[in-house]
Amino acid sequence: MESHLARIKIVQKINLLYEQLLSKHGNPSVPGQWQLWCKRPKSKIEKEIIIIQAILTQRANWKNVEMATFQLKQAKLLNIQSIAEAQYEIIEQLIRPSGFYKQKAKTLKEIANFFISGYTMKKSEIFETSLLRKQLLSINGIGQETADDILLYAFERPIFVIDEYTKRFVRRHNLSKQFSYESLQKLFENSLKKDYKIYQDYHALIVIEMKNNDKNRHSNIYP
DNA sequence: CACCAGGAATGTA
DNA sequence: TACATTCATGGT
Repeated sequence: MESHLARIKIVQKINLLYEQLLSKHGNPSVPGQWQLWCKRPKSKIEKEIIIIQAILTQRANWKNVEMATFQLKQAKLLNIQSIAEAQYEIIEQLIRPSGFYKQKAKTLKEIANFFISGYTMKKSEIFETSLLRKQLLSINGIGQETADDILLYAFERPIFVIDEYTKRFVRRHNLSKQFSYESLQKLFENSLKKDYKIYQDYHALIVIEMKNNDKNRHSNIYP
């Protein structure tokens, strides 16, 4: 049981940390890894690429995700329609650099079929966020983080993404004692203005910051 | 050569 | 609920 005052202080801290990260690293929508994901507004094809990359990036180094993305693009399969039509084996070989290629190929096919069979990208736009999330989660190979990546970055819904970097960020700044996905998601969503633009940039900045922290960890006491 | 990277599903206790 | 294991590649 934490006091009301303690909660207010955490809220302020989370907002302050955002400002600090922003001034330290700048806006993530400029050149760099997050250029596409944080771009606003996005075209239809850009949203499709993000959906594809959200699958590819599962437990994978981003460099390898870029390699897989590049190969899909070369094969003209970097879009939902083409993936729905392509054979598993073709996709498997193209995305191989991102690892877990058999599982990811199946997931890509499933989500591609989901978005073209009755649920076009356009129709998805009017779906209730919680309903869309449930439908994404029902697809094999899509868990909470990937579903939320898609909701936040492709469909621009105000859903905060929780990943390993975010958990370490919370631990590092002592923002919570609970680390379940739901509790951390509530922590950020209840502390910030409900604005998908802030959620997008904040999550990107956390990843940038924590990666940066990894690089020069020599006098680091954090996990 | 060992270990890790922007997870998820499944099984166990 | 909380862990352990499996899936698999390319980097360091």
